Amino acid sequence: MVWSALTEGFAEALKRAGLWSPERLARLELSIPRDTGHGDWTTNLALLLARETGRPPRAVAEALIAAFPRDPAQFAAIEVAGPGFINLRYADAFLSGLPARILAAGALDPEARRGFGCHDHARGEKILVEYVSANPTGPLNVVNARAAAVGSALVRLLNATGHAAAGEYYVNDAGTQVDLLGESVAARFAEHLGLARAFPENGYQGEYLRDLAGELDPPAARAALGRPDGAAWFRDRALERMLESQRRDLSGYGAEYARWFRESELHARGEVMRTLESLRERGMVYEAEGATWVRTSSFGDDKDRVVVRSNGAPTYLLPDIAYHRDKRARGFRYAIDLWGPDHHGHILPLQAALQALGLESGFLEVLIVQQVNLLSGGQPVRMSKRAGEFVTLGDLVEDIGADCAKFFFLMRSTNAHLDFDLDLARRQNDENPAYYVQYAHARIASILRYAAERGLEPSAAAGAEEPALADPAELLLARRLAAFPEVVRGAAFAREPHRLPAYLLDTAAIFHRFYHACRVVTEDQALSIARLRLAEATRLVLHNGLALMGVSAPQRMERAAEAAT
RNA sequence: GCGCCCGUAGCUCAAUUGGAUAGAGCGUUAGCCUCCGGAGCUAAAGGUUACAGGUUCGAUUCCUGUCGGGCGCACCA
Repeated sequence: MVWSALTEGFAEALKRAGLWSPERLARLELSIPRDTGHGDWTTNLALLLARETGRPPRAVAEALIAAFPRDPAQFAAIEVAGPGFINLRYADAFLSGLPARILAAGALDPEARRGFGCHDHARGEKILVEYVSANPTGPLNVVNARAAAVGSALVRLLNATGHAAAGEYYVNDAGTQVDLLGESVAARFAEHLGLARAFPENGYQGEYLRDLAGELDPPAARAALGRPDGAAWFRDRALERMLESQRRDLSGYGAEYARWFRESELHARGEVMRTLESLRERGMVYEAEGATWVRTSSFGDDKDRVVVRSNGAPTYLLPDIAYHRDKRARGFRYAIDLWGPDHHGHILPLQAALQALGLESGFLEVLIVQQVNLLSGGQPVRMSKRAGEFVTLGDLVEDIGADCAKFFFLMRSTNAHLDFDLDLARRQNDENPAYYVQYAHARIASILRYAAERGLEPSAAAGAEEPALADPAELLLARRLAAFPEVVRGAAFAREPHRLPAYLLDTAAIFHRFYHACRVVTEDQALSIARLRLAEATRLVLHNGLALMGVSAPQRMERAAEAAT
């Protein structure tokens, strides 16, 4: 395919130059130079290889260029520059034909790996993305909302680049947390009846449990209250209801999961103990101070970790190891976990334990989804109507809408703290970046409607009488569109979805400039159709990028200028 | 005390596994609609990348130290 020609081209060039290895191709980094004088694409590949091979960088660059299967119709120039950069410049004729090719590739469907922006380089490699995985003890909060936006975008990005990626939610339904949940609900139900029952120490205080207790079947709940093991009844009911509500929130937010994996299942199948045995067989556990320890310090951890306490109960670590062992056993080549900021201390122990178990050292990648500070009027926002103690995902969606929330979360790199300006997000008629991109899409749709009323349609194939793109604004826009597949590839490879909104904001800005510089629908029919096709290709790229983010691409947007105060 | 994340324009953040002259948005200032959506465009101003060293062709990026902010440091999850 034409748009993957760059990557394919360098793969071929490496082979012909006798420098081939898959690792080297993976390190290929194509970037758009800041200075347009340096061309449309640049890569430092020769500089990287020079260090490895001990050859002069410019000589490596010359060798790669000589070996590059160059199509003169695509690239007008491929040159060495500076210390050894390879700069490539598109031929204008290639850019003129680009919109038609984009339209032919069509709308993006990550699952089917179809549409402009998709690749199949990963050849169906299986990756599991586990995200959110909040304890089923309360409503989802804003960090969960951020993780949901990032996780679901990653799944789409990975699928679009040829992986077989699946989203998964790990349900912690087996620990002391859910027992405490059961006790808390039982106490709330007793309170509801006016009965005395001690509220558990460290129990869950949120208002939502009062609501939940009020919805239980009174006779059954009353009976359970009288039984010594009654808390288990409340636990199971509460668990299902919390899960149902989390599922509803996430589904409405566009975060779909291939599977909800229950920790209790691991215990029931005996996987937890089997994992311990497996570690023992490998000589990776030992007894000390009455407890059982795993030798994580042999794999980079700063100390060994307890997996079975002196009272015989496993720590959280053991089921976690068993869970990731199960992921590998299911055939996933990589596991990407999105964790909250308070769990970063667990990365090393778990990765080390998995190596102790014999898994590949790079199997588990953990991305920390950093803290979110909601700001309104310059002040931190904390209160929630429903939960009484924190802002929930539902509150946020109700306030600013799912599209806007996802766009804001995806704009920032995942592991950086985020100050979320609610005032800016609430503005629907001002300089809200989420609307800027959607507006560009709606504006193009409007232009196409206007043209259609005059009998003008951007046919997929260019007519012979149509002029080539010539205006600088047209060529700049076409160059930008050509970059999209590479942006998708880079964002997936680096696990950095925030490159998508950055690209889309830039593309929208360039489109707006084109719009002001070049009138699309004019008396000149051939020119109008050429520009309509460029506009439609832009619309498709915006649509595909937004689709990867899980954000809608509206055909129309309400004029909201009147709503301004 | 130890570990991890962060420190970039007045504010919020980019800068593609080390790349060429550090960029956007907001805010500020000055302009642009008889014309395809003004939720738009053009321009100006704004920087010793917290600080001090080091590594190299090249450092916002990597290493060491200092300062500041956040989060962890359990036989809790």
